[in-house]
Amino acid sequence: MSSGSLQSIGMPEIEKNENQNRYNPAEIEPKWQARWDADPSLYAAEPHSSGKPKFYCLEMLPYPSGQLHIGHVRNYSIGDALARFMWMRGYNVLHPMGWDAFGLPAENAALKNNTPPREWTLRNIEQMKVQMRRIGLSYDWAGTEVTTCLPEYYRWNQWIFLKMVDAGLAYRKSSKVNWCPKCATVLANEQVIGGCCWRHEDTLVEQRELEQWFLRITKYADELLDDLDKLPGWPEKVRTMQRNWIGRSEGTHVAFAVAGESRKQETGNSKQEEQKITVFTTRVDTIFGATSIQLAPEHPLVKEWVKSDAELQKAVDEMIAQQKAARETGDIGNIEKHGVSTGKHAVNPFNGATLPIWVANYILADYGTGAIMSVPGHDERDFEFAQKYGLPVKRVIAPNLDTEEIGLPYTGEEEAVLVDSGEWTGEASLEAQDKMARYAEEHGFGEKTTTFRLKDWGVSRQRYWGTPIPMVYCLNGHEGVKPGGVVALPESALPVLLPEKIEITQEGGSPLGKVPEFVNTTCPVCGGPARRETDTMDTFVDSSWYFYRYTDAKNATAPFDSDKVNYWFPIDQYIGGVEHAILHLIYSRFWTKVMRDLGLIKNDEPVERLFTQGMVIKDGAKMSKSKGNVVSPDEMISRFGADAARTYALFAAPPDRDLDWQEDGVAGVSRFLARVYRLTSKFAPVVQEVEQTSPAANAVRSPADVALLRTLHQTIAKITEDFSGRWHFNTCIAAIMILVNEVSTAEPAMDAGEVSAATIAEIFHSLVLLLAPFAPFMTAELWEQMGGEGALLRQPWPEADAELARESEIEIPVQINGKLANVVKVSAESDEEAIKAVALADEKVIARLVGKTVVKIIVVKGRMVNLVVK
RNA sequence: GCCCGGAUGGUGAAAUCGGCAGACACAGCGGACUUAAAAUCCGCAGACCUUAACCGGUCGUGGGGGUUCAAGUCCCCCUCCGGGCACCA
Repeated sequence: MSSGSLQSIGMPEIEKNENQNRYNPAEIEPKWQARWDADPSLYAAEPHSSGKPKFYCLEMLPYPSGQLHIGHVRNYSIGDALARFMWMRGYNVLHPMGWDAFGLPAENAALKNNTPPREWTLRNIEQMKVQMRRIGLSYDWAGTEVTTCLPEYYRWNQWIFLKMVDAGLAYRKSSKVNWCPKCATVLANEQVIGGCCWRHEDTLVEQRELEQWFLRITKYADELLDDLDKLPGWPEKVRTMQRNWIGRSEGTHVAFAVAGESRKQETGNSKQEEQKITVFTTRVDTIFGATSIQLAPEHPLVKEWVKSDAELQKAVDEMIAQQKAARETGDIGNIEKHGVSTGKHAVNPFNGATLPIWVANYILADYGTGAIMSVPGHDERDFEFAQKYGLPVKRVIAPNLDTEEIGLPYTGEEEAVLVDSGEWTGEASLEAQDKMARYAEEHGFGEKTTTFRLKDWGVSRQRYWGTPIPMVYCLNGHEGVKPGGVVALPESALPVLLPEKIEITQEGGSPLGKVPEFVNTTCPVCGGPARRETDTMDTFVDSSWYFYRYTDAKNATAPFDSDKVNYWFPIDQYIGGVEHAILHLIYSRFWTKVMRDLGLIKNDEPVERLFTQGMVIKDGAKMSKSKGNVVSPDEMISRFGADAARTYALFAAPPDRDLDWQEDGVAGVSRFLARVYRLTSKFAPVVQEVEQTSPAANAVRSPADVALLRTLHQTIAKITEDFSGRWHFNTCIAAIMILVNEVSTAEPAMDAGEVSAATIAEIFHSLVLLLAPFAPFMTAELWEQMGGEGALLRQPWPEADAELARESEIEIPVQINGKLANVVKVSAESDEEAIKAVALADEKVIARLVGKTVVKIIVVKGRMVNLVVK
């Protein structure tokens, strides 16, 4: 019995404490929530001069729908656990939160309830903030909160937009754009998912020709692609999706002259010029195999030719109509290839061959040049088309020169050579691509080129509830600006405020256009009458840089202070759903590069490490109102407490996997927390006593002490390691459960004084700290009960003592021919010989070896023994 | 069609480096406590065979093959489920 036993420090106190041991989250949680709310410095980041290493922990900001979703609870529980852990590890942590507060739902709500969008949104924010506080999330509200629909924020959208206009990165053009009839606005390409609106998964997007503002994201296409290699902390999946989205394709432009056609240049120059069709190909090495030219139905030349060819006009119109129909039934891409001959011909500049020109429905107008050379021998699609229309199929590539026959189409290129290709015959395919492109360049009919799938980002939205675009149209015009021409507002005119009084209707056209006080203004250059731009910005603009604003949320004279951004960036850990892999996450990367080139920041990339958590599902299906399987966080909290809901969200599955929400599971976690609470609360006076008297450190430890401390330190080591890499919080919590089960089993021994007070104190002290990132309310309460001072997240994280964690004796499985024969106990230090000896001396093993010959013995130190016998 | 995940007890899952498959929970079953129930505590629990019971045995990580003393883990082929892209020249 060691000197610091329970008796010696007073059992009566423990008895007295029993009635406090019942876990009651409904009492504890509001108590601590109120205390935390009263202390804005609790979660505040420290100044850069603190000397601590920084850690920027960020979760994706929510849209303020008014209701926190269980998926948010999961997302924020992950980030919160990490932030708290990092605080306890001594980091200066920035853990901000804000609101992605512009967007259509506010307008819809306005229509439905006759509530102004601003009022509706701000009320929702208050509601959700209450919910977030109830969950105990450690956000620095006072220091960081950003609400994107307030002019204090969106004026900087306008400010950056003006800088982009100056830099030629924002421009206005007329083009075909995606139109969602439900949103009654244009969408960017990234916001069209499978032909439907990202917000309305069952609403097909239409094509409309409109004049819109675009951001020149394509200028950064190469960098956005190449820098993906510099993001090892991002999931491979997200990087792959971005790579595919950017879709860089190296190829060649080749100009084919249209045979027998010539026209006068529109400039009035009398010089005759041939009509040309420029095609884009990645396989210029196959050009001797081209047997036709295929144009998209929307190709400019087709538009010209149909004017004098009624039959062609009809065929092309049908084609366009059919494409539209196919898009609407969702099987664009599967429609049968068909085409129509234009009756015209083009000349292959490499060999002078005359090729018929067709219009085909499988040629996309907005990719490449909208025209291709058709090589049926070496392209699946061209082959299919040629078969249907009896166009010749020519073989110009083969695995080697001697190949007699080869199935066509043959699309290999890495180990292929050219045949029947004039002077290039015999060249390796890849080399020929290079040489032939150079040949085309030298002879002025082609060039190497790179095509991207990525298109410029259309940011105009024909909606009210968004950032006004800070541009006007000067009605009379002035020097350098035509009447109605566009003029950028000066910085001093910012912010362009959204008018508050507005009638929202569902009719077409931008709602702002119906507010004369907003629309009518004066030209900042000539002072004449002007109209304001009435479209607003895509809400993805807001979320493209909000995390920079967090570092300096109240700055009234600049979007942020560059020093602050340079200190905090890049974001050390960003956590959110994978659904933003190519929306928010690509726009954010683009915005970062723009701001860097504007000299506002220094970093090339916003996010060092990205984590995409899995979905929360219920009964095997994604939660949705229509399925009636939606779990309400409020209900969970009122039934089990926030600590149980949070801990369950992390316990039920590793965070990257989908999580099946089971209420019985939450109840189970709640029981576990109650057990922890009862035990810890009961022994809290012991902890307090020990920590006040600080007894001799080198007290003698009983076997019970040693066993408990061993488990404790193994648990500390496991959790500490998991937090820094794997993030399998489910096994962390399981490890704490194992510890608690063992402590619980030892309770009679602790009561009987067989465990030293010092050990009891260490165990419960550490247990509370280990659980603090997961269950902040309960651990705060217990910390107080054991006389702890200050916030738990300012306490140092427990250190694992390898010496205490070490097992003295380990169990080694002994296999015979790979099958388990018995388990033997050996000292942890035993070498291979010693383990072998113990294994061979084991009775069960001996019994099984009767009549057999041991041919080989494999011993893996500390792990197992395998006897190979005959 | 292409690219990425995934498939382990009744359920969620664990096994981090090729070394005891199923940790930790949930649900279930049995018991203690209780007048009773709830709560709590203790115990059982992959399937099958054998046995009165113990003991013992066989099979087992979606399916089939392979490498290895040893495979949930590595290699090849296939099935199913989820996600992304999809006529991108």
